[in-house]
Amino acid sequence: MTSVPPIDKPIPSRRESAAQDKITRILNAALELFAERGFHGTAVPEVAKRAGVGAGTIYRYFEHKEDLVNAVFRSSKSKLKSYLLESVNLESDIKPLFHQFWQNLVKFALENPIDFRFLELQDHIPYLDTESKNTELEVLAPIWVICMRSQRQGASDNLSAEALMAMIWGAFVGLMKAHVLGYTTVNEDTLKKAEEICWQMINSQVHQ
Amino acid sequence: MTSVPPIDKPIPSRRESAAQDKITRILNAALELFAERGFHGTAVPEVAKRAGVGAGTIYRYFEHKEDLVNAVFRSSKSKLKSYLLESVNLESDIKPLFHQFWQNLVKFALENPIDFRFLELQDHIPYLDTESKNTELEVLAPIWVICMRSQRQGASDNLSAEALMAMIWGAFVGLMKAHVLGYTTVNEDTLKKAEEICWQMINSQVHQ
DNA sequence: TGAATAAGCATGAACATTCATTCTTTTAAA
DNA sequence: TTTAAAAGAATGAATGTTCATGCTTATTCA
Repeated sequence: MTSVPPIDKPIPSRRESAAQDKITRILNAALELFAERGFHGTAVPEVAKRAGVGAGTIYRYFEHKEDLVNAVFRSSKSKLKSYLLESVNLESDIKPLFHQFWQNLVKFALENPIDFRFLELQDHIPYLDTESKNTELEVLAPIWVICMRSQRQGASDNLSAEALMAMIWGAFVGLMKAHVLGYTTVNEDTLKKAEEICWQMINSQVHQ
Repeated sequence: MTSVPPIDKPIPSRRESAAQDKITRILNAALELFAERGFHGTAVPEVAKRAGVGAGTIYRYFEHKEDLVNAVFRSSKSKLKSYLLESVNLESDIKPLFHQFWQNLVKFALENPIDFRFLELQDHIPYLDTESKNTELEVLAPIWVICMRSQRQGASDNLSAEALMAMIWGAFVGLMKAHVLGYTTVNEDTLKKAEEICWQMINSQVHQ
């Protein structure tokens, strides 16, 4: 009795899985260093060293340093996206929708602090390619929907949905940053109160 | 009738004022480039070129590139400090105190967008020296006092003053960032509504 | 007062180092 | 045995920093 070979899932050869492993290690090393020192502050051979590969190996998988940072960016961004879309039903009422969004965001930031820090780095923008930039909007869909609906429900002279969204996102980022810098300690309790405050920001638009 | 020569204010020689002018031009050029491309992304000869001086001239006034960025940092930070302390009386009630703080912050960000951007870039930067890092706290005194007092007036299980402060600061930064990136337009009206929202963040601590 | 000299500053080409990228050699899978 | 991948030394461009030179300002002295 012989097993049927799978059609669309060829067993990866030893070589292929080793290559996949190398790519993963390179991306992880690059993420750590870019998050810590920024793009220009990170040398490619350093990435290689931390990944445990030769410098030349990086160039087998990534054409330039910019390719590498874009790959890291897309990886982190899609990780964020999958967290933020988890268990989200855009048809729900905005209160539970916001609660779910907040939980997802907190989970992402706590489980992936390095990705979070990397994504919040300012000096990205110039070297990101079009594809990387385009992912921005999909990621924020849940919070955008929330702000949009809160704005429509309220008075006509409300703050724009985009501005409200930016403030909520900024407040969360500010909180995490303060935590990282040691200005305050962020624990479960802090995050619950912060959620309440951010929810009030949204809710104040509905009931002025 | 001869004018009395001032004692403690010697008239700067032509040389001295030329030197002062050069330092100013170097600091301005460095600020612009660092704000735009970050520390590692900026070449010293570029700074010299934009300042209209020779590359070597920079090294007459600043020992290293790191000295330069620290000087720029201190300059921007002290500018921010003077804005934030303007017309502030720490004994006032927190509502007018917050209003004054917000106005000062808005004024600074609008009149000095490049300084604002630069200061937000330099987050947890390994190349800032101790003196640069220490200025942080004095600058935030007004908003810290506000958050501290709102926290004391309210219930005992409030969000910490530091966390609240971080969220308000973050919300403002998020708003300005969204403006710069073109996600939304920030005008006088937006800022007024944003102020109201941030005030509610504080006020919610007092009246839960 | 004004020419002559000294002192110090600014310059930018040159130097040394760092770093992205290439390439030859070595290693290992097929 | 063939072929492809990995390694890391080599390469060349970029960049922080220095330094010999020319120039400007200040001072001296006729």
